[in-house]
Amino acid sequence: MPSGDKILELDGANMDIDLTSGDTEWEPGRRRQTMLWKGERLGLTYENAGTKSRPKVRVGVFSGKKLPPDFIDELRKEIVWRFNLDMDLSAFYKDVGNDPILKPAIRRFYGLRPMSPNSLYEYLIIDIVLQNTVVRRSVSMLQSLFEHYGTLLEYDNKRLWCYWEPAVLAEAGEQELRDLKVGYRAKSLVRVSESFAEGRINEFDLRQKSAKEQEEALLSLYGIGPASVGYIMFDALHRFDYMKNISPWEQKIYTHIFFKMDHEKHLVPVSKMLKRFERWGRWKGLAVNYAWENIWWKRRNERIPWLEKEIRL
DNA sequence: CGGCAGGTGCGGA
DNA sequence: TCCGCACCTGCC
Repeated sequence: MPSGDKILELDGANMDIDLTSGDTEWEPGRRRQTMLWKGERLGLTYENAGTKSRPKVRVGVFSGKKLPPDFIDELRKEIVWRFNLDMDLSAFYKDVGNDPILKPAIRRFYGLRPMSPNSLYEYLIIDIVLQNTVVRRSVSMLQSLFEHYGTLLEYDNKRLWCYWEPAVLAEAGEQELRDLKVGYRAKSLVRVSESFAEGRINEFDLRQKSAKEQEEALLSLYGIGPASVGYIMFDALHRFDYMKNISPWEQKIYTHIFFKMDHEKHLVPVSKMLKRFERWGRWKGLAVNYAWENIWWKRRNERIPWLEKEIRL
């Protein structure tokens, strides 16, 4: 099938921060991704099995044991949620699709939707290792956690790590984690894991709550602040109108993308940015995301000097 | 070597 | 509410 006919590239991770670590691997037309679901460690493969007009994803499930039909059915529903496959983007395209900034991005990323292949707990772990460091070290920290607490699965001729249950990190304790060079993040990792292990936060309950309640619950977790909440609200809870925090490095990039200015000459204030984004109303988070992905995609083919300076790997 | 990084909690104004 | 500051570690 010609690649131009695909609606889903299935390259999962964002173009910018690719925290590709032990649990997933991509090759053209095929993504492998492990999943810890209802206590089972699964090896999944995702393949494009449709067309632009009739999109379809085929998922292969590898497991050490025979899985009953109702397990598979629940798994299917979970995958549909995580990848946000039921989302209807037509209203978004109709409402803001003629915006000159968004038009080329929508053409390029037609069908793209906020999603996360991970559970909420796993996403929080990723957020914590991303904090206040460079991507290289985040990857190294996550890899180290996999090697000490994860399970190595072999399926489909590959070996990939699978996440651990929250209780495992909760019981590991702060010092043991510090020894893995995660630094002061050890405390956050333990405390967030405890919150899940003790049932004080539950992903499935949280999905049913209002955006405000979700935000409060997430912020109450130790080590989770406005930046992490922003990513989770968007990717994991599919609140694509949530847009509160703009970090300094995002502010620099937005200054170029949305205001066509050099941030070194004039850094546009966050308040002004938020006001500008209001033009996209309930679509603002999604609109910003499309433009964001677009600039990273462009970087693959052409040099963007102002952007290069902002990248730390 | 010091400085600093795709943040956050904390204490004090 | 809004600041300034400390914080593991590793790389520049």
